[in-house]
Amino acid sequence: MKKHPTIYDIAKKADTSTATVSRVLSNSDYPVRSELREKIKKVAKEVNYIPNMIGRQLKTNNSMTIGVIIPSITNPFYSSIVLGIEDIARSRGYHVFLCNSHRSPQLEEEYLKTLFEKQVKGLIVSSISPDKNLLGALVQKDLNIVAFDQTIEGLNSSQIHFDYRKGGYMATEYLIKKGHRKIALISSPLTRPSRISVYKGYLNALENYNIEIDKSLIQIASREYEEFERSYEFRNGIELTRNLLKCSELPTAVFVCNDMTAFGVMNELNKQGINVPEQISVMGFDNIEFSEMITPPLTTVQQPDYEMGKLACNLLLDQLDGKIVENVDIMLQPRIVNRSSVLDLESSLLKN
Amino acid sequence: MKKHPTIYDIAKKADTSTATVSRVLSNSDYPVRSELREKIKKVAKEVNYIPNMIGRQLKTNNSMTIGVIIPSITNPFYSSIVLGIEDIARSRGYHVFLCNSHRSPQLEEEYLKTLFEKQVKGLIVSSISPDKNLLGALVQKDLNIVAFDQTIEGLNSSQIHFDYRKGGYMATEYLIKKGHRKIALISSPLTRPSRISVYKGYLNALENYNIEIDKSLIQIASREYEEFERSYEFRNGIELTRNLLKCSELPTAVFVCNDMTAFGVMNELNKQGINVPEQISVMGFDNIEFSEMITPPLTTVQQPDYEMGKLACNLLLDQLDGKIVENVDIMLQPRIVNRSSVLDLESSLLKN
DNA sequence: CTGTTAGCGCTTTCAC
DNA sequence: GTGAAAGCGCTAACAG
Repeated sequence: MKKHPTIYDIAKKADTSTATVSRVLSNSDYPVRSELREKIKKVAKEVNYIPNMIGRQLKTNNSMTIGVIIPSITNPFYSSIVLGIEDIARSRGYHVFLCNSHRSPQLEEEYLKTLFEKQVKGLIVSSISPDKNLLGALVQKDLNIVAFDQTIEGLNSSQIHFDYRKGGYMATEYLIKKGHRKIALISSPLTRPSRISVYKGYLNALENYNIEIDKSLIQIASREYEEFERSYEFRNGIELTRNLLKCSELPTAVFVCNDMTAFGVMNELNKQGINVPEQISVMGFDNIEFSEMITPPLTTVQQPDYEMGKLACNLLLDQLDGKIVENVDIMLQPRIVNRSSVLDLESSLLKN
Repeated sequence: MKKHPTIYDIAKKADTSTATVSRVLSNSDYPVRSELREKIKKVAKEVNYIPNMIGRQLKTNNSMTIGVIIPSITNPFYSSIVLGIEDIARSRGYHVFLCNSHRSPQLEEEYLKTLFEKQVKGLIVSSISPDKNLLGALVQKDLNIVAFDQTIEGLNSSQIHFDYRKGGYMATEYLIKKGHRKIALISSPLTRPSRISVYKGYLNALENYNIEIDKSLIQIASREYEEFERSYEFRNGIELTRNLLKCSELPTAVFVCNDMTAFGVMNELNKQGINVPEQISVMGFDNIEFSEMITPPLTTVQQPDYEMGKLACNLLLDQLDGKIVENVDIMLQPRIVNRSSVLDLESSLLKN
């Protein structure tokens, strides 16, 4: 395994100094006689020179790499976000370290530490850790952070919020306007701000339209994710639907806290011979890519995942590049995606 | 923005040399008096020392990071693989650069170059580029490569193969054994070895069971992915199904080259009022996570994505760590996942 | 056991 | 315009 040529080798061959070689090969705008410039380029090509960025990095203290920490890339919501992040990073000359925390605070902490050791200057994080101390300490050091999904109060960082409450409200209101009054809620445990907000939105809408809240229609999972657990949400949807169907009075619609769980709901309804949307309507939340692929296509609330990733990354890199100095907080807005899993009770009554 | 403490600072404070500090802080097994060792550790903690891996890297020429190049993380098949890769990498002290090539040879090439510049010593690649020169050149240099999914003939690297032909054969045979004779094929264009193999498996099975090949039942997309295109496969499934249904004689079963496309097929069948599996059975390929979530759950051929990622990464790191010297080729085996999208014609005939 | 020292490959003063 | 030289933070001979 031969050593790779360095600027020193090139300097020797081109009869010049490493300084000059560096100047032309690193695209510096420093003046170099064009003749010499060409000669250096020629030699570099001849020896098949590939710059060693580690050298530059050590000198300039600028790694041109960022880190992304998410629960699991296997979740399509996060994979879209990561795609958005990576597309922007690449186009701006950065690389990204992908880190799956598996919802483990220990893993998250380990990543935080090792990424920092590797001189990552920026981080985009959906944090799961309840302990913000480490994150805070790193921010003090030299690290720019953009938080999304699970935003972090009191952290000195930019944040991309999503109006979960409004999303929950809009979804519920949508069902109400379609003539539904008995609207169930199926949700993952209320252990995170985002979920609590969606829940609040649901309650707010019911109140606002003077619909009495029926607790038997509210099914909230008691068991949280196990770390490393897969397809938890789908199974959650199945389980909670079973519970819901035990109620004496069935709802005409159910609002589900996310699309994956909604898949479980629809799956179980189907298994029990209940037609969606004819007998029970289903409303999702997230609008992951698969929502339009299932039967019937899922009516849901759009969370702009890919765009969110792009936004987060542009924000971070603007900070790293010094284009932005202050932190910014952005609140993204929900939007209803109208498909076929919700029945319009009003118009269907007219028909019958 | 204060400069971070270095081993030099620690050496000064602990009244010793950088060499000794390095020895204890980098967990070298070099003997250091335990008293001094403790003192150094204490000082390090006091000043909140975080090692700068770039320094180490430049010296040791070992970056402890690998690169992964895939078409798009948004495809659940790849996201499972990446999860497997990353889980292993982390557990063995490595980080991973995630690169989405969007099926663009230019992007792939750009990544190859920049990853190498960043001193990545290992790469796991699902290559799209028809030009293996660059990849080959890098292998000559100092780079270990593990190829999967799209394996690369004549490249000096380890490869993880999957027996696509056998998978195609097994799927078709499965349908035949369930009593199907008119078995359609819906496939993405035959522009890659993997797809051609699946196609061959289909043909082989039909031949083997003396079933005449009916060209009108074979629907192969003519249009290839556009770079950056999303949900191409789903739409492909819809389109090809429409074509298929124009045939005079309908098949009793259709074998689809991958699950995503199968979702499109089922979607369109449903739209046209054709029941799956009662009227037409559907057989997928890949077994992505969502296959079990749709209605009816998809019978399909399992490609062990997550395990494949783990395997690929362990292989690569074994090479990097010098545990393996020669290249290895591994052939993974398909397995049928029995769910509900295929009708057993034999037993259903008995019933009627 | 411990410290001195020479770099790893690169950029960047500073002097010419 | 160009080059000599220092040094980014770390490790690893080597000498003691």
